[in-house]
Amino acid sequence: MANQYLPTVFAALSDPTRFAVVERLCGGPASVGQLQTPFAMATPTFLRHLKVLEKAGLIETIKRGRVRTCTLKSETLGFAESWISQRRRAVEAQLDRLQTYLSEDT
Amino acid sequence: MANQYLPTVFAALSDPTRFAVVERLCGGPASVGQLQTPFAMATPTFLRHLKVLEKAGLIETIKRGRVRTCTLKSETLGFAESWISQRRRAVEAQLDRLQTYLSEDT
DNA sequence: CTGATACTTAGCATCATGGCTAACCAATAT
DNA sequence: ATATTGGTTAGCCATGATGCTAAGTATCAG
Repeated sequence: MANQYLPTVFAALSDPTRFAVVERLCGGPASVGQLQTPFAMATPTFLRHLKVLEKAGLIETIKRGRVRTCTLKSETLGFAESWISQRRRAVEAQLDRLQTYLSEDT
Repeated sequence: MANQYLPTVFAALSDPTRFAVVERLCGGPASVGQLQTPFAMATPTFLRHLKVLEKAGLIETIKRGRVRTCTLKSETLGFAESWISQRRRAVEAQLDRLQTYLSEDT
């Protein structure tokens, strides 16, 4: 899983509908139909959103009978999380160094 | 800073150019020109990327003389980080409960 | 076997995004 | 005073994302 891949993950999270789906799936797996109900949106449109999430590796789906069930993948979330975390800490370390420098010859 | 706001942040990070700019700014502030050099891209185009990052709250810019300097905002990174972190932990807790349940009557 | 349910595929309209050039303004450097 | 540098604004074009409808497939219920 290279960093090259992360913009795709962020792109998947950049749409309000998909964002909401991710939040919903934190509570546990759900079928396409269950996920769709809150949204005033045609099914094919909604399904494409799910495919975007799947391609980004944020969800996994399995079809049993005629029902497709979706699950969040915590590894991908973890990957994004640690990238952001590292950058944030780098910036904060930067800031610390600056403050140290400024207070050096007070 | 509401959750409603996060898709905008993720959208800003979803473009490879902007993603790279963020990585670059972890090493410290830089001017528009300095940031641009690695990219084979017209200045106006590049500038629009910076504006997207700024609107998303990921960077701050100050113009002194004719040079505009850009800095990463760690608070925004932190906000995104903690959102992801919470979701990831929720999913993992879910998984744990499931495993506990499955092993209950072994 | 027939109808309903739960997706799925295909194809189209519209608008946002990301790229460009041309032309401009303001601050420096000569 | 003039030229150069660093950024900015305006406007155009191509592509891709998001929405739709219409029609199809596969399962499940009766």
